[in-house]
Amino acid sequence: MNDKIKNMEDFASVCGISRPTLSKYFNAPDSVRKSTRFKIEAALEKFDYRPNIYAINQNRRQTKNIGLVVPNLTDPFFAGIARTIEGLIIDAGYNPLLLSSHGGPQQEITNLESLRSIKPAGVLLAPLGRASDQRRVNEFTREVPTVLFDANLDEAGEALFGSDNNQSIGLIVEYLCRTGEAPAFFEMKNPINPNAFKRRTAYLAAMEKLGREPELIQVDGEGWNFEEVGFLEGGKVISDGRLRTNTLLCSNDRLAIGLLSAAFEAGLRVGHADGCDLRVAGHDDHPFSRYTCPSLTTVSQDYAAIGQCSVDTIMKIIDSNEKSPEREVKLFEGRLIMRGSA
Amino acid sequence: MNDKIKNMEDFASVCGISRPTLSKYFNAPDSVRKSTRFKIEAALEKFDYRPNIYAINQNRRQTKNIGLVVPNLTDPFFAGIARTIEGLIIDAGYNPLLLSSHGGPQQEITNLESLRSIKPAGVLLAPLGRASDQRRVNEFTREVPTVLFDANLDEAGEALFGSDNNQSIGLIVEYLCRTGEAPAFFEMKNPINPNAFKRRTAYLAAMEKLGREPELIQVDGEGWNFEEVGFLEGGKVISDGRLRTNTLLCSNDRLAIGLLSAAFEAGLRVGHADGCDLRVAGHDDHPFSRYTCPSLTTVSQDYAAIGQCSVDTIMKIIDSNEKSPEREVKLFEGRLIMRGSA
DNA sequence: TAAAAAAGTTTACACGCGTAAATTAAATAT
DNA sequence: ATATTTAATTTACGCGTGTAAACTTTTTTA
Repeated sequence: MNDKIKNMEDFASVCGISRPTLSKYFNAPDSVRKSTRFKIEAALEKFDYRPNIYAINQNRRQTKNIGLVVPNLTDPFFAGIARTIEGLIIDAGYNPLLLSSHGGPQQEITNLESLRSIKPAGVLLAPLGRASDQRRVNEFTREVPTVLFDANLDEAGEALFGSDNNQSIGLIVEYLCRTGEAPAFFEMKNPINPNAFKRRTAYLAAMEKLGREPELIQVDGEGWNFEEVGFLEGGKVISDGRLRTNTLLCSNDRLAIGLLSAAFEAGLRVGHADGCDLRVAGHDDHPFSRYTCPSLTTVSQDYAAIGQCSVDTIMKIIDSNEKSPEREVKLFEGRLIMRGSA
Repeated sequence: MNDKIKNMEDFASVCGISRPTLSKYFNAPDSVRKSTRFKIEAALEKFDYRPNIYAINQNRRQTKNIGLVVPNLTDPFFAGIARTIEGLIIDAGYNPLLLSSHGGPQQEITNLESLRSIKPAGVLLAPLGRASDQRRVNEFTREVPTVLFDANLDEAGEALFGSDNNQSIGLIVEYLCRTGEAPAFFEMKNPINPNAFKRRTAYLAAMEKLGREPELIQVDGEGWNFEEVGFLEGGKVISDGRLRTNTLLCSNDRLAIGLLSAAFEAGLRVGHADGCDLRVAGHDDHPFSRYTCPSLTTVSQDYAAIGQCSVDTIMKIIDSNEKSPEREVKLFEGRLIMRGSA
């Protein structure tokens, strides 16, 4: 009991079991007879042996690793969905490897490259979208089974699960029009985040459908500091007095959070109550949008379903060991979250 | 050129170089003659060979992996510091593996266990603190070179780098006392987050030093939903009228964010300007605290320094290949961030 | 209880690399 | 040009596992 157990060979002998059987046990504990399983598990209590993961992965046809790449982990929205998916991957008996692209296409490629050397069984990728290095991402998805989620990338990956921006933006535009003035759409001129263009288009379509005149307010600003952009540029929009409506729909909640802050500093009263100067709505149901002042009316994405579908699909692909004949695309509906701001 | 390159042997032959030399190159490109390096790099352009990471790690005495464990990635504060440290680890030529404990001690142990099978050269751990399974964390740090950051754990790890809560809380207490009424301390009765107790103690000490009567407002609430606790319980505190002062110092910014939201809904004017009903301050300089209404006065932690020190130290330990004789503890000073709320 | 099926054992090879020692070739210094 | 240093090659072994085939033992079924 004193002598160190260095490998499966050693451990096999203290178990009184052969090494190949032990190997079977570690790959599927139920594939060995109950009596031998007990012997092994008893020995595991006494000795702290654990199989060398590098030796395992060198010899397996497939690793049990699944890559999980999100555009930006410092955005609580993505941190939340990443956590959800991590759990689902673990439940499926796989090992999630979480990587953040930090908002940059270069980092996104770096992440995929480093995943490649880990030889993952599959990858779940929430791409940067428009900012992505499309060619190289495509190249990757051709070699490694990949499911996209959150944002699309033309023809990349085996499947895509995301939100139906047409539906969700349509929903909130309809709500805003029904309960007050028609909204202008507040966004960045050159947005870097995924789905931004889809939402713009969805807004235009929704307004047209309702017979309202659309108004795009496209502000300057770079990168992922959405709150800052919302604050600075939103402040300008407010003080310029160039607003033709009292209702603003922001392309995402983080812009709205900044905008609310600017409105507050300008002394504007935001909300749908009598005597308010401005209505502001967002999109995503960001974790903090409940606690803005006033609380933010928004649309929540069904990312429980998005995550579940993504994991189920990558598992199916891994198990069947073949690329699916056609690329599945499924967009989930958003839910209107009515709060104080609009 | 058509035949697949399966291993270093194959690649060596297309390079016109021996395998051991190639191995040397991959471990240190500058350790081979320039002329051969060019030959290798030319071949790398033509063929897409990359060394098998599992075979490498099986044979190296040490991997190039460094574990990075934070208490909760969905908290943007930790997401930010994690990102910073990730970058430093990469700069040092190592491979960061980011894991989140999701606020739970069980997950923290799971993370350490799964790191152990990856045989990391070192680990940077921001422990849950009071909630941690101290015994098992200690056990881990005895076997794997570990540096703690952000929060302490008795005698665990080779070093600790964090914030000097005494200094930072002292700073803001002094500021609040100097510019208005003395603050009460708003916190959770049974806080789960690291450093909470230290801050409570620091508040009491600071008040005593200034000859003021301390007042602890300890509210109910579980888990990491600090905004919710701040909102619900802060709302009660406000409506109960049991406040003896108009100034509240929150144990962290996320509580303050919830509290500000509650104050807003209660119609209270928060800030230091004339005619305000309440002053609210926080701690951490949370990424969103700039955009609260009003913007939040707080204390920022020097986590650039904390991260740099942590990485430098783990590198030193790894290079010297020996545990340091004594446990280094270094606490960095916070900086007062004066904004609108107090 | 005998036959059939299932599980375990033995043996052997493969995986793709690190690494050490002895030898040879190339670059640099004298 | 020779001596010296430096770099590359050859050879050989080891790492800790997966896995296949042939064989033996145990369990289950008839």
